[in-house]
Amino acid sequence: MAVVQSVHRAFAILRALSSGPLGVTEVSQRVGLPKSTVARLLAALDEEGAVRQIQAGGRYSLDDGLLDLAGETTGHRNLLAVARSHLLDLVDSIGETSGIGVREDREIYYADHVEFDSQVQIRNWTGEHAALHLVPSGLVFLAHMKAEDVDAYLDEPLEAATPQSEVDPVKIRQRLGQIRRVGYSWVHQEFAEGLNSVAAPVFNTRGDVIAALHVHGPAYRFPDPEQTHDLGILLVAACERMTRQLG
Amino acid sequence: MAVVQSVHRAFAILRALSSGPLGVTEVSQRVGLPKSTVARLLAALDEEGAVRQIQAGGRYSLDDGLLDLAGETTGHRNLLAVARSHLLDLVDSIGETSGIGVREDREIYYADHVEFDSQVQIRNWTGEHAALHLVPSGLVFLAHMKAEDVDAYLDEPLEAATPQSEVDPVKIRQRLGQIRRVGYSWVHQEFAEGLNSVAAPVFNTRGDVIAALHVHGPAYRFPDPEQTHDLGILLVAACERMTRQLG
DNA sequence: TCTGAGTGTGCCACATCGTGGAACACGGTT
DNA sequence: AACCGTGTTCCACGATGTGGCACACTCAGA
Repeated sequence: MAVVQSVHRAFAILRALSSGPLGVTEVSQRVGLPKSTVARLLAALDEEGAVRQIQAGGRYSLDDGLLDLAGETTGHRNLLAVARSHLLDLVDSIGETSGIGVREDREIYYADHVEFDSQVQIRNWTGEHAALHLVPSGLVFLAHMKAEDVDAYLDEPLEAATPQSEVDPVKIRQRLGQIRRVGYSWVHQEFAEGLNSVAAPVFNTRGDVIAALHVHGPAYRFPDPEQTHDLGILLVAACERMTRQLG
Repeated sequence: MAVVQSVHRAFAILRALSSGPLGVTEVSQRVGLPKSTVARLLAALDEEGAVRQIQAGGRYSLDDGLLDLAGETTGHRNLLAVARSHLLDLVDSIGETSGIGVREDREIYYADHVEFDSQVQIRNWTGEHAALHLVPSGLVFLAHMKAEDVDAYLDEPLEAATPQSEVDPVKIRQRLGQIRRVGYSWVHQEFAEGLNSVAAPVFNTRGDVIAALHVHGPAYRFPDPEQTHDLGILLVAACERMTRQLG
């Protein structure tokens, strides 16, 4: 497939400017394009907020538009970088695969994970989405959501994923109350047959839930029924440490 | 001037992806373009490292390419943000315009300034360049540069800017030794007639000079000859505080 | 296993859009 | 006033980007 020449040229100009402000003629010389071509591409980048002219008729520099675009990526990467060590700790202490999810509207998006045992195949969820009510990370978000937002979520039809899926709004509300009390959330084979999972919330300095860490494993060995509370507390503790680190 | 449609389309796609990973069809729907057009633009952005496909035949997300471009901007802005309060302090304590310069090859680039007195017109140097040997910020960089890099700089022809400009490499070397001893650098009307300036270095954690703060004023009132040392120490102290803040 | 749906990919005729040479306006210097 | 070098604008032209369409692939359901 032919590539889009103008996009490559625009990026060449952005790279030239990443070393500092330059005039049209200077950029033209560095990227090997006629001045009128460079001027037109700079005008387009200016409209997108990626560059700005320092003064009328003068040099151009990179502007905040790129930061605005990259900002989501930066914040996201910082979150994942911080989470990594906590996910590793959870794998070490619990002995099952761990992961981190963030909310995207009515779904959890699994952003990263640390595997425990690649000999026994556990599906890699990173990159996947799941409806909030079907997974413990999602329930954790719902449990700390504004009442009106919870109402809005539960007013929409809730699909089941397995015969065990809980889709009754009344029972879900009760469940959310319990999650708020104990601090963690368990889901047993409600999202996928043979899969159990526990999650807890990571807060920001304002008290909003920004992510959830979870551990999941095959139902035949996870969890030991005598350990569900202790495992939940391990998740809560890991999330509290991560919350403090981010604060 | 007609704008470059492809560049605007590429940015529309990047904005769509800033909310999270999306497939070609999803991006197509959000930006209102045919799938083949979106696919081709995504391929171009992929080649630039701005986006990446999460898995073969799957969804796209923003990638580090934007961060790499914006990174220079971020680092630069952090430096200027930190510098601001120190420049304000210098203006308060010295009563002349202050500024910050960073090195670009053989030149100082004046990145920001804080004005003291806009009633008396002092030229705004922000956005300008000056040869290292002509200004105190540049001499500060030279003073802390590797000997071989100083040799390379002094081996090139040195232009004068005023009759007072020092361009004799032997005398410049002597001067650099003195700057290292006292920690600051004075320049009297060597860059511009009627303009005097003093600068000191800001270091990073490795001991490299990353910026220089300076104060400049009109020669008729700045500096008081009895105060040149004390003023230099003020610059050094401000730079030491900034160095600690950045560490 | 087969079928259908929806995805991302690749092809190609077409014409729109991006190109780049040239002229212009402007500011600074001599 | 003349010159130089800058950024800006115009426009003829054809190369490139477009978008419709077919295809390959994957997944879910029967």
